Amino acid sequence: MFTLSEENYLKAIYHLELVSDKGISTNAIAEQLETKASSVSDMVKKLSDKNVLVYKKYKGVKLTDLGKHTAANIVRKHRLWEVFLVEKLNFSWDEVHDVAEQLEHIKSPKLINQIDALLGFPTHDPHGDPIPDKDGNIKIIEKSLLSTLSINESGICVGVDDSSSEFLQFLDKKGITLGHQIIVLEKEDFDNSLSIQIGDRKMSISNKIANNLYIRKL
Amino acid sequence: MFTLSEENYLKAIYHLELVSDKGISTNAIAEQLETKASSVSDMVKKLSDKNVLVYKKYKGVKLTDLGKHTAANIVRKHRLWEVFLVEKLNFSWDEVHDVAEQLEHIKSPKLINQIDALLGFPTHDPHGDPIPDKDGNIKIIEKSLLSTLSINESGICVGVDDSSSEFLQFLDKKGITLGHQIIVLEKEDFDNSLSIQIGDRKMSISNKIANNLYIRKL
DNA sequence: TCTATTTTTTAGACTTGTCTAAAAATAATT
DNA sequence: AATTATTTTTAGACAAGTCTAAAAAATAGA
Repeated sequence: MFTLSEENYLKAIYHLELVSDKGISTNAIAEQLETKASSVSDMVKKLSDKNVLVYKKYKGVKLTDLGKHTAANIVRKHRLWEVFLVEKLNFSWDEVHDVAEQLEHIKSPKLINQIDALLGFPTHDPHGDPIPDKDGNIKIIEKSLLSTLSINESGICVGVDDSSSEFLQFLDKKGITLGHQIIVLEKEDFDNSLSIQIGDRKMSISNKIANNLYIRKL
Repeated sequence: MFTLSEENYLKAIYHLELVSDKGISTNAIAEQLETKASSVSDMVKKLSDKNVLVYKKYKGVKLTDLGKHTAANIVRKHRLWEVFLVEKLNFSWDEVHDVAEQLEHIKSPKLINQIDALLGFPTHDPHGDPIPDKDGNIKIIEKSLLSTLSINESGICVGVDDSSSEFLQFLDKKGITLGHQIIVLEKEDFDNSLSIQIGDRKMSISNKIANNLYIRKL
């Protein structure tokens, strides 16, 4: 069994490995967890003793299969709880993260399996992120940042990169929702802003927004 | 805000105050929490500093209004989660305690209010214990131990004293469920066992059982 | 290659919550 | 009332997790 702190380290390293594939550095972990490198050094030794990661001094860490499995399970719980909060308890997608951050540490296999069933075995959370299955596997769908589409290309809005409440609330205000189709009408060289059509509405969005919206191309 | 440990102390003291009404002794708290009196002494000082209880050395403790309110809120969360687990996730009443023990510490007023609404604002948990309202008030219903009923008295089964899974599973096996009407047919002087009628079934139950079942007399 | 910079680790300290053992206060008994 | 027994508190220690400051290793630059 793992402590709350250990679980948070595992989750952080898991997320870092999804992007970087080589050994995860002490500093990277410290930054992710908003803690100090010295604390990371200490914790990484403990986790190594528990066989969830391999640690060689000055060489960064790598999760073992056990570590990946454990971390994926925490992520699974986090995302299932997010779906639950939105679908069953009328939370909006910008309110769920902090609560899910607490709920993901609840230890009860039956609980999470029943939540999963109650929700009809969802595959993605409210932000479009995939939910690992019981074995820790995730189905990766091919997605591109909206900013990478060319003129006249279109796709379905499937996720966000930044899931801060500010950004999510901004999308709500603009009426941009996961599942909507988006067509790129024009790209402005000057500031890299885009003209897009979403449903029957046309609007202009900044490059910053386009860099944080994931699209599945059609 | 309170730590997990502080919340557990508050809950324990709250429960003890419901039975004893005078200052709660260090030893009583230690026993309730399965810890040592010295640990209780330490913690009680911290809680006193946080104004949730009044502590005078060697004189035991008493919750302040803030303390009662805080504790009642934890109990409220515990019991609402129990109802949720039974009503929405097909847990049986002997499985809910340990999970609720974790869930009660989740900090999100919106979460618990939505759970409350989803459940239709229940007033009692699956074991018949009352759920405190948002202000910490509980509606006490008049209940008696089955063992105190006389022959030919009857009542509705409304709660259990011992809510260990062994006892609850025993009741399941016997088909004794909250809400059922029970009539006392006979009392055996020899071993204090009872003959009862529950629905159209007659059965004999031991004194130990009768001492753990609460009845609202009719 | 040799210094300078950055990264990582170690050493020592602090907090929270716990424990054991001993001291102090209270309660019980003769 | 004096002594014994019990309860409670204090003192000191320990583990987990964190921090700062200093040392060691790795990396980068000249």
